[in-house]
Amino acid sequence: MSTTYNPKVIEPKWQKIWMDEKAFAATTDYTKPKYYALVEFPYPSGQGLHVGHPRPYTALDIVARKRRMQGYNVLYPMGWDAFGLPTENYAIKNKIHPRVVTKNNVARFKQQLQSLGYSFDWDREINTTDPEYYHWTQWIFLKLFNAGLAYKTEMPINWCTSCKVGLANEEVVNGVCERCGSPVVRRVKSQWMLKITEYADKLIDDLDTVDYIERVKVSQKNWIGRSEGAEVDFQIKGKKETLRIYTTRPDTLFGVTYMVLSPEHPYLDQFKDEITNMDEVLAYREEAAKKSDFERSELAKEKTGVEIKGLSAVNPVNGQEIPIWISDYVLMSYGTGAIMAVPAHDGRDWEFAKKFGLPIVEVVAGGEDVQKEVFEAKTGTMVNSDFLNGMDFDTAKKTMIKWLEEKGIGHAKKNFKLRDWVFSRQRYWGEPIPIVECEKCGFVPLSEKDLPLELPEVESYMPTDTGESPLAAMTDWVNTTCPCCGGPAKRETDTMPQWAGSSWYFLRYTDPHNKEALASKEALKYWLPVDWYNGGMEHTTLHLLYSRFWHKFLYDQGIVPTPEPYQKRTSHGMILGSNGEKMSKSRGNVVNPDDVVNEFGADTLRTYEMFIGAFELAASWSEDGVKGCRRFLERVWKLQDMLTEEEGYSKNLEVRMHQTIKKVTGDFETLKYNTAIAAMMSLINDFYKAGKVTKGEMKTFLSLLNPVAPHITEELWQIAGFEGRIYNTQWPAFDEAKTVDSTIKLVVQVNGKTRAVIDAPADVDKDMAIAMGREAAAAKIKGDVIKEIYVPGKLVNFVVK
RNA sequence: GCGGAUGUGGCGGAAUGGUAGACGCAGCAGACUCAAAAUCUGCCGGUGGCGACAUCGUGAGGGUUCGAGUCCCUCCAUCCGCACCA
Repeated sequence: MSTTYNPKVIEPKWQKIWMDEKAFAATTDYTKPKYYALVEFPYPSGQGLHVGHPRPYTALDIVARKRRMQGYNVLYPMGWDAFGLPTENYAIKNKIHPRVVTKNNVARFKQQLQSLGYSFDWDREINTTDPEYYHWTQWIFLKLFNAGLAYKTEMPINWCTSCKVGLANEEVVNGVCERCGSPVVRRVKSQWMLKITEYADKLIDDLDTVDYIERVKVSQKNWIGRSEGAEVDFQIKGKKETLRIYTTRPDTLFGVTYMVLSPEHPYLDQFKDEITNMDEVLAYREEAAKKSDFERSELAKEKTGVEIKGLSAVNPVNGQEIPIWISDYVLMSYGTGAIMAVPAHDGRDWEFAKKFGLPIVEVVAGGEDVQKEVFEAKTGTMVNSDFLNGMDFDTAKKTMIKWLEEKGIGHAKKNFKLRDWVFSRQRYWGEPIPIVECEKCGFVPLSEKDLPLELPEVESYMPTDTGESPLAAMTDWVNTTCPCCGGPAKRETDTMPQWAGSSWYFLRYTDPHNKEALASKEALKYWLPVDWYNGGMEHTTLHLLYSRFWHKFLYDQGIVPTPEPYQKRTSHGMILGSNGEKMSKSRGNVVNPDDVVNEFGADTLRTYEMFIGAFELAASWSEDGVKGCRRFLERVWKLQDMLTEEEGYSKNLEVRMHQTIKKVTGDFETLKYNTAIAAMMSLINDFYKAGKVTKGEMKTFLSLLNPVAPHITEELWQIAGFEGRIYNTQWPAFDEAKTVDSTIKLVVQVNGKTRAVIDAPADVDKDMAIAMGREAAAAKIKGDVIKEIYVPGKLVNFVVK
């Protein structure tokens, strides 16, 4: 009789054995086929691990373990994305150095992850706050700077009033700070910027070369927001200056009835002497300036604006004089800050024209009356448009662009919603930016040999209301000499944002202890690209986009061998509380993974999180569900009492065995962990019905389950006296021919309704099936059979009139 | 407004256009037990019928098909992004 299943004993036992045997170390034998599986490294927060973490980690642990059993050299690493605000805030509040806070949090996280039995290669653990690591973060920054992709500029930034720090656009959500929820205001500050816009085209186009789930591709494309149109110069009447606008609809130029400038457009000042209602215009501009961008769009249900009197424009296609307005529905930050308005074919222009009684001229036929309803579709035929008349959208657009280019008054132009990346943070706990400002030489990069530029010890990490980083108070550190001329210079006191360290961490894992380079050429060539990267949807337009950008830059610099970092990207759904709401302390629905491991064991937690539902969808926690998985593992445990001496599979279970291997093998690849586990539950029910399990069945079953529940399967493998360790046995093979039963269930339908299910030989032919079906459903076939449908091996359907 | 997703028993969820509800949870019954728990076995969408069975049933309404949860059209609801991007 078996002992009790006791995960508290067997789980630590096997974790220690794996560690001692270096079971999951990726080797440097670059002749073996490789597999690089990656999950997003966590931010080691003070709260410790959340039950959300194990979902993706277990999913790719399954893939990694399976790949090892299939003979691959697998890299499945883990590390810490440890710079960041919460640590700094905690340090300020409790007067503990952020380094110490980080060290403690990392220790806790690591212990928690290890208690879950992940097959991470801990020899390759990295930490973004380690100077040996950020040495190379800074090195990449220097490369970016030297390539002209990092620049400092005065610009209005999103300033979080509580964190006292500048935020990237991506970090502002609904006008408040993504992290703390405090209001975000505009502040003009000199900021380091990275020219991610330089890579906008490639970041979109190369999505076609990678295997990302569709919604990730779609959101990246939308975020980058490429649009293709034209810039057109409109003459200002009676002046030599022209007004440049951007439009995606140059085909509708004949329908322009007015122009609109953004309230911040420089022409307002430039032509202030000509504008006869300047008071009104300035008042409007002031009103607009008061609103934040957020309010401006939020409150913009009703269009507002003021006509600029004394100034007008000339439509280059027909010489018509048209009025110029200002309105805050035109943004200075996009295109040229000025638009041509075509109210007949643009919803916003239409609303504006209706409100202010401006003319609406139809130039694309195909809609309803444009005086009553806007027609925006890119279908229909051009009318009222001189040389464009009769053309469709595409032809008209091309023809017009060509015409504009020939006349020298316009040209094709692409625009993006994507903005450059604000790369400065006025904070202590981040990577120092390795730049000094010299009175004579301007911004001078440190030389590579002076890296890493270590974060100095400061007395206070308190951010300041002036917007200076706490580093600014460290005059000894700030005052330095210029690497270029040797004269007096000041160090940059802003630090990098949290996204810096995570933009390249997957490269470091390939060669984490290299002191000469961020990683060796050989390691990069062998391991890249990452074969499978799983992470949260919330990182789609932040981390994922940033890291693709850095990688593409490094590729152009000849540092990495692939144009894309990740071959495949998937995303997991959130784990919600048992009430279906997001877990949070205030809702009181938080589940601590440590408690689950304590009460049920790591294998149960792993199994449950994989069984909980479709991997990509959110799922609610259920204590009863956890118990069910524990019960399943108890049944697995007791298989040892049913084990016979027979090798191979029992005759009656042979097909089931092959079917299950096929199902599990396939489902582990397609994120369908829940159905894979269901198949294994079914199989174990069959063993119980049979009252026994053969050695062959046991070996296969344990091997299939091992990636999900590694401890119990390893223990049972040992108890059964099977050779070696299960982690390095071979993944079970199936024989396609043996996945098919010798008899089939033949469905007999009459008019599409199932009337009988009969056993038939698997190789039943059409005539035989029809004959059998007729007999089985004879009572239901009332009338003439006008048609017989036969689906081989599946069903017969009699169509009766 | 635009984009993406989701909608199936009491619950979580399964179903290459071919028996809807696999697997699990909860529930019910039986076995074991002095008893309970645990475990094992069986039942488990609604309605009607003792029953074989009949009939309805995958958010709503149409359509295609011998056959639709699945494909097409029109809606509705919920969730998540983006949001005056010209």
